[in-house]
Amino acid sequence: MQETPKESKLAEVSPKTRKVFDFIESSKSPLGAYDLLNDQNLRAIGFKAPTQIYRALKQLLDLQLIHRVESLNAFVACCKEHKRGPSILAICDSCGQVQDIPAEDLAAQVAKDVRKKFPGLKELNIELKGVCEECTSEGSEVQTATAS
Amino acid sequence: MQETPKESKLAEVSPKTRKVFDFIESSKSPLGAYDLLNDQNLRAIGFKAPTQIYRALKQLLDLQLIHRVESLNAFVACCKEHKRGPSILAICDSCGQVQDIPAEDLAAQVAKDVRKKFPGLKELNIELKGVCEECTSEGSEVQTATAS
DNA sequence: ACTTAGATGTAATAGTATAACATCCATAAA
DNA sequence: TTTATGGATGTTATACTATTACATCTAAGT
Repeated sequence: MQETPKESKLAEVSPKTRKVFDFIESSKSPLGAYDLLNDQNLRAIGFKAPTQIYRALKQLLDLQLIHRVESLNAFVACCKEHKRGPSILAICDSCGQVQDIPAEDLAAQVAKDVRKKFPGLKELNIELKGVCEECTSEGSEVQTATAS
Repeated sequence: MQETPKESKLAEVSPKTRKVFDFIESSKSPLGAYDLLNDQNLRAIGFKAPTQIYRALKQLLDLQLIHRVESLNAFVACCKEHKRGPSILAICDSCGQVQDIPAEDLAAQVAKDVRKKFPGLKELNIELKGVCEECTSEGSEVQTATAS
């Protein structure tokens, strides 16, 4: 019987924080703090103010259970329970889903490329926008994208 | 006598938009919309509301004269007047300055890496955080970082 | 002159995030 | 047992970021 890293991390957090994670993990698309507070039923379980949501989000970020999608002001679950390290967030403009793609090799190359100009590298955030594989296939048959 | 790409682009914009660019370009650190509106003297030259700033910023983004730094909600000038293509924004946590590092090769590798899972790649945003070369050197002699 | 389109002006509001302080509760020291 | 301490949680207010909607102006074409 072995506990996954994810489960062991989640064991450390309060039930409410856990609930925030559950919502983020089960959502197909990234959720913003106010999505969680208002649209999901987090108010029903005792969250009354944004601060509380942000506190929970901070814990989850610190535990590396979620990523912040900077360009969307929203949050997604880390897809790979067992993986450490950097990843690419690929955001589909059509369906809104975000893929969390592991990117160890890439991160290594970035570090190498910028080593001279930026030796104290600590965090790496890579975000892509475009159309995912599924929407690309659909797009050849049916137009599904929202108007812009 | 040859006009730089930057100059030819700037020739297309209104004097106010030009002024916004000038402020961003001459700033050592990224500027937010409200920095421009309030702290700089853009109010003095006729900007009265955020909308106006955002309109100018949108033009400059469209012309690729500036980058938006997603993780800071702020804007920096594109450093290489003559370069197209993707770059890395390296943000120094110590001095706040941002380096705009060309990254053609890296972008190519990203595109390659995600091609299968994300064939419709359109935009690439790479942001780094850490400590720049200058602050790293200083740090070995004097502690300059702000408390965290 | 008329009209259209694009730029600019203005007010209001929506959306995102944090600061500051109060309260509760578990643990440990007295 | 009482008291103190620290950490988590609750609550209010506010700061910061961005957009919507609509008004006005101006230049170009008819």
